[in-house]
Amino acid sequence: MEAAQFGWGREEGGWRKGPWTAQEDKLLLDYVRQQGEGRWNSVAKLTGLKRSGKSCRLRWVNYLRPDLKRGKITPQEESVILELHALWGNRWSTIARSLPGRTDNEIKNYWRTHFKKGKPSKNIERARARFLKQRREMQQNQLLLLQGQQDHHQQQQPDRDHDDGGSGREAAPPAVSPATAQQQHEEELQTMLQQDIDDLLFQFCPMAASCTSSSCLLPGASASASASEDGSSGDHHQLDDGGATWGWGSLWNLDDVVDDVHGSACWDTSFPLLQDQGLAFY
DNA sequence: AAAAAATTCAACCGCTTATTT
DNA sequence: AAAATAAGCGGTTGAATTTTT
Repeated sequence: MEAAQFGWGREEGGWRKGPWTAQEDKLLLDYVRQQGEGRWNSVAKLTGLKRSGKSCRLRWVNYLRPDLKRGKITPQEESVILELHALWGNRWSTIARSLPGRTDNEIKNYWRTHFKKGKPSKNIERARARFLKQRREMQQNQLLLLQGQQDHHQQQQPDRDHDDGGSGREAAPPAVSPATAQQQHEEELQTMLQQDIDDLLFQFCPMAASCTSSSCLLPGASASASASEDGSSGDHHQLDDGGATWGWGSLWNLDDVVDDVHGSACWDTSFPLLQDQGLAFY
């Protein structure tokens, strides 16, 4: 296709623009092999390539780098993107650091095409379902763990209700049998866990939270997305408008975010997937 | 089968931050 | 310390491709 006729692949101020040709790629690759990454402005001088340093860097970072992972974003990667975007907003390069072989540009494009506000789609529903499934599994694991701990505790420390023998106080008759009580307790536990998880989900990723209203599904219904977009919005930590606005206020200073989250106990339970995958912040 | 609409993604731009002179 | 240069970042654009009508 002759891109030039559209002004694509044009020249401007001596620099070529538009899609790169195979020859240009080769020149740039040769340059990096010999000189290493960086000093992009000298590419033109040394190789004769008519591309600005900026363009060369971009081409290398987003396309030619050998460590780039080609192919589609996997469901696991997608979940990581969801979780990290919930945490960091549009800090694409930061998110990309947790996804080896993926570029910020790629992640940004992926987010925009799959999860951008105002674009409810099958994709978003699938991602949401996957996200929730993972949460359910986590919840069940926690429940099992808690049950195990509780059983252990009961074995070691028999029910005290039975040995307050004759204190004079009228012992209330058990309203339910022990088996039913246990069941009830489990249900309560489960409800509490579900609540916790929903709260966390909603707090960190309202889009993915198990809320069916459109305003919850799409946090950007108003200012939310843009609030996170420039990271300079007001100082609102709390979700006081039903989730339409969500942000970390001053925490949007990345260093603060990292320090804060690293130091916080809720990281473990909030983003298990990242931990499961051994993914680090940096 | 063809046209229209939707989606994808490479590359651009402007701005900010970091480094060098 | 200040200016210049380089690198990095996020938003946006638009050609190419895919899907839908």
